[in-house]
Amino acid sequence: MGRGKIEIKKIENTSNRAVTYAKRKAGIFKKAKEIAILCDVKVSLIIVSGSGKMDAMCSPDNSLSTICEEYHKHSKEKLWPAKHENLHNEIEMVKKENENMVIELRHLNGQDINLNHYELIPIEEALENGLISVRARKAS
Amino acid sequence: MGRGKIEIKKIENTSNRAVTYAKRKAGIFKKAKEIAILCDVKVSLIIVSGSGKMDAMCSPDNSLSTICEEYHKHSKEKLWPAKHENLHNEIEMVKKENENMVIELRHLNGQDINLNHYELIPIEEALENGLISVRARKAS
DNA sequence: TTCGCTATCTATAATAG
DNA sequence: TCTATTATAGATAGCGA
Repeated sequence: MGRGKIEIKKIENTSNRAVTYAKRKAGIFKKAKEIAILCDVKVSLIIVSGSGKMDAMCSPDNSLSTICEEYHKHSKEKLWPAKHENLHNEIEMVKKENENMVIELRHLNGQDINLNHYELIPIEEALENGLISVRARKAS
Repeated sequence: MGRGKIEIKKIENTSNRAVTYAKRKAGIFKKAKEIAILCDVKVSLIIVSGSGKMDAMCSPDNSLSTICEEYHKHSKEKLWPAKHENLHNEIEMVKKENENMVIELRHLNGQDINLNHYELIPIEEALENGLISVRARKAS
């Protein structure tokens, strides 16, 4: 559509590419709004340019969030696996630390029945040292 | 574009609406692919029809997930508030527990210099009790 | 619903300022 | 870089099968 037809491949000339981008972006956003209204459908459109600028739209009375939820209903692909994975991993790590400390505290309370004589020695020492420190501080 | 121009408002006739939807959907997906290639940009397009069917596309070498991540970099709106919120809350809770145990362990090691006399008493007792238990176990 | 057709409308490539 | 212009390519509304 224009003075000549163009091949669909990356426009190498930077300024031509920028001009075409501006025009086509306006065009596609217009189309997206039109189809949303004419056909009463939910539309989400996000474009991120090479320079990192983003434009997004979605159909009236919707949010991208809503539309992403719809996406999840229909697709196996999860939109945020990485993010969730990371959060899950973080939880696991902190829980692991937690567990270790629970065990240590139990030991210091003399609550673990499965320890043998040799395992009890460092615990006894820790308690003795702790007691010394605490008494020293109380006295000061 | 067509035998007559149409006003941009919902097409009430159901079959006309369906036909227009099919045509325009094809058109907009084509445009989306073209701009992605021509201008080397990331595009995500999701359309959910009234009857609940969904179509989605995104630019080559990208995933919707990637593009959603980009969206998050640029927008205040979170696309998946609930899920993330829950995970964050869980992390906070576990971290809080963690912190409490770290403090308790420090106290039992006599490491906290900001405690007063009265705060030290229960710690001393805990240590004494722990020591009694551990020694009892060692002896058994 | 889904083609095919085509007159028309729209988007836009090329260009100039 | 934007903006405006315009000739053309492309999209599509209305119809018919």
